[in-house]
Amino acid sequence: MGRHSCCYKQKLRKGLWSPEEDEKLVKHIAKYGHGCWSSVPKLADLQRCGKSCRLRWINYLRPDLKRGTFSQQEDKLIIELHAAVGNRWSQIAAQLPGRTDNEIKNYWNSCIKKKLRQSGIDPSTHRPLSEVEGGEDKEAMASGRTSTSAPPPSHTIECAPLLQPNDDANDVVVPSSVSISVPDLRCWEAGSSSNTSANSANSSGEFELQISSSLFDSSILQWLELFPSKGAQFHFDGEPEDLKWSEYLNGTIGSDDGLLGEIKKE
DNA sequence: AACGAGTGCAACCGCAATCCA
DNA sequence: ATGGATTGCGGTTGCACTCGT
Repeated sequence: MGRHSCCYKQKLRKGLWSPEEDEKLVKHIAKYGHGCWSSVPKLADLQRCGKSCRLRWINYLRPDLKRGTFSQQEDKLIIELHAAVGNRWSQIAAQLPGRTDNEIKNYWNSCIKKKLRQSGIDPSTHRPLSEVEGGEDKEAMASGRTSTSAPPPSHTIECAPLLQPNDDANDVVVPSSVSISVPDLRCWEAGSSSNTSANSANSSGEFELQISSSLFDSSILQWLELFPSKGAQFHFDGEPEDLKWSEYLNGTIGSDDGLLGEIKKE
């Protein structure tokens, strides 16, 4: 646990990477792959810890990185995903090809927060500032990582243009709407929403989430996984279908027996 | 030109999760 | 089952740059 042991070793460089170091790392990974990160510095002749090498590769040197400014489409998607999952930057980055969690986190903190505030929206809760003024520490509430008991403040999403059905699922009959009732989530806020797909707590305290069909690809399952409940009920076009996350997330995703398969049977 | 405040970004830190002997 | 090693993640820091005075 804790800090990687290699970081205690002497003579390890810290701070900005030099072009020479970058070149060594790129050449090494191009030739051998990263394999075990802890062995990379030694094999690549770098005075860095493996953790530092990994970070440098993931956030800066990876060839598939899309650098440059974020598009409006990306902005919108980041905001929507943040509303759904909170500060789970890696989850958000997974939906934005070529972007890293670090990049999105920095962009959120430096630009999007400001934009939302200027638009009168609280960036933590995604609700009008007038509604949240004088409330508790919204920043802390938005922290998804350390607060499994304090889920994201809003869970409403709308159609995200980047999330299209997979090509290999073209023959799938997708229901026009899917809602999910998740038990034991009374602590989750079920407030009103300005978005099109509202979520609300029903009389039994279950949490219902409406998902637009345009979001219905395998990527949606990644954030469905975020729900802590072990059991939930799906409603395809209003018809109930009992399923458990665990059944889904243990190999049935994308298979004919999985969710898409279930839908296909309709 | 000099200085300080503000800003953006790369990198570090510390923790939790996971792997594996 | 256990504990050390390793990976992954989100929060935070520090530095370089820009801009206004």
